[in-house]
Amino acid sequence: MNQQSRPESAPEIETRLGEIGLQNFAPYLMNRIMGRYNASLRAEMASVGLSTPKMRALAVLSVLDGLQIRQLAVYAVVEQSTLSRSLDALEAEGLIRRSPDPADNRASRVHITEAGRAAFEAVWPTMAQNYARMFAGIPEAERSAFVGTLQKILHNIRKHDF
Amino acid sequence: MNQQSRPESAPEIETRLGEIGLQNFAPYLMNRIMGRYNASLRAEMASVGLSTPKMRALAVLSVLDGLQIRQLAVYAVVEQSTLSRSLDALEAEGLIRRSPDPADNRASRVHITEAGRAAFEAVWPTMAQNYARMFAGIPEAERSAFVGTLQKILHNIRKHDF
DNA sequence: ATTGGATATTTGCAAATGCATCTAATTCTG
DNA sequence: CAGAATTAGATGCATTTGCAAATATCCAAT
Repeated sequence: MNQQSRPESAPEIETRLGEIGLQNFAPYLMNRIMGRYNASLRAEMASVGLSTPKMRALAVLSVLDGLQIRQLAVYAVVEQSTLSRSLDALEAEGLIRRSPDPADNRASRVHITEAGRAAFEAVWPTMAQNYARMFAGIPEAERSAFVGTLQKILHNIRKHDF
Repeated sequence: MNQQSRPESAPEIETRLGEIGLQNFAPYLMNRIMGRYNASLRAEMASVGLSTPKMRALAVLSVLDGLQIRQLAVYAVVEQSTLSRSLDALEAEGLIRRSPDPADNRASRVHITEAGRAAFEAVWPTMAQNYARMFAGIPEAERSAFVGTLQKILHNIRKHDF
């Protein structure tokens, strides 16, 4: 009846990873999934000369044009110094353009060019296909519940308010 | 009444990323979340001398001991060549041990040592804390539904049957 | 207006990464 | 059972990465 075997005084339960199990540990599953998804995309994008950071930058810019670099780094999930170099490459290829921020001389705004938009549209079907494969056989209601939870989680852990 | 503006013949709808919206695109949200989660963990683990690959290897081994390296690479979501070098480091630090696979002379089995187990247990609270923060305010039913969907997704896209 | 601390971006550099390759061992096939 | 094809793991090497520092600008408080 008593629990003499637990000499702890802290109120919260100190669960071990082994008790949860890898297959039930959400961060683990998400790393597995995104590891595969990103590796797959990277291999497919490499033939078009797009690295992961370059592809992510284009993807975000195709939706949100004119961001500052530091904002783009957050949205695209790329280290700022890495992004800076990726933007150099994208600019040299004519896929993006940096323009001075009219309100802040330290900053630049990043714009996607027509060529950049075309480049992203050329690779988008591959992304869409990978996406479709992820959710194959998962009903719409479950998908949207899933996305809803993801949004809550992002809200819980994000540092920036976007 | 007619749709003269769409000259397509393919049956499937070619949805654009902009139409879905970044905030509703599950792979994007997962990358954002895991980007933050991993960056946060990496910073916290660096002080103990653990890189992401080393930490992941220990985490998996704490649950599944005696794996082959190539299996561990899949479970830990680390490139095999990267893992090979991480195991060198972990072995030099006495946290893991490689032993010959009795059934296959090409392969090794990787075992976590007592010191390795202790090292992982020392960092686990930090991981658990990050995990708790992710799911703060999300009810248990929603959590388990979420994990259920993750398992389906992993099943859809994994290459190996584990 | 001037000074001191924050912020945006770039860049130097050492370390980490991943691809391709190599060796050794295993399995398959005729 | 020989030889070909595959697999496990390690390693060479060029590239990429991320941290830290540098530069330039902005903002707040005196």
